[in-house]
Amino acid sequence: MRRSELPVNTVKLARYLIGKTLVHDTPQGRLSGRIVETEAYPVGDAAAHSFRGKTARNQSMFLERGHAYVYFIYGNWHAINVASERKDVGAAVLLRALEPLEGIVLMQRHRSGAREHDLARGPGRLTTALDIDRRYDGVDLCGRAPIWLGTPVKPPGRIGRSARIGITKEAHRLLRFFERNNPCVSGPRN
DNA sequence: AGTGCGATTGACT
DNA sequence: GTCAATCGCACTA
Repeated sequence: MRRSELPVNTVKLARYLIGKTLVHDTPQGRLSGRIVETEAYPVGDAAAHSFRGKTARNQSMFLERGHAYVYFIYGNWHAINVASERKDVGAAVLLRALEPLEGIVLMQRHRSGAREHDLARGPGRLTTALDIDRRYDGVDLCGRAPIWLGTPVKPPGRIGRSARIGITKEAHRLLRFFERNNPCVSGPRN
């Protein structure tokens, strides 16, 4: 997906990414899925990692939109975000869930045989299924990295909007987007 | 140098 | 539905 197609606005990008694909070409084969759940972490949001400025950990949030910000959380898992504004502006969209498309058998190997709709349902599960970690922090998802954003295989259904999951600051803001009634979505689905 | 907590998950009741 | 594990990071001193 070309960078020029991506809205230069964090909340719009979060909505825009629903229905697009995330692809990882590994030596064992291609892993891909439809993005069915996202969350926006815009400029000025106290829940965003970038809120207190750039650090070694969050510097990828300050790259041009379309770059990956991958971080490690709860001592066990990774989460992948898409930087969402112009260079030097810190904001991102968290990818929370995928509907698996290609490489399902390989994903099941990464996820100890979970059922298909559970393979990438949740940010930690998504990165485990697609074998994504800090190696990919800062890569360009609109470039030639083995991970990239692809065009939709089918148009998204109705898109729902809600409060974000698992945060305490700015908890009232409706910055979570999801494809309604899709079983691969974590948390509320309508 | 020490501390508190988090954009979660899987095991268990 | 409930709950503990787990450790990197940012903040305080």
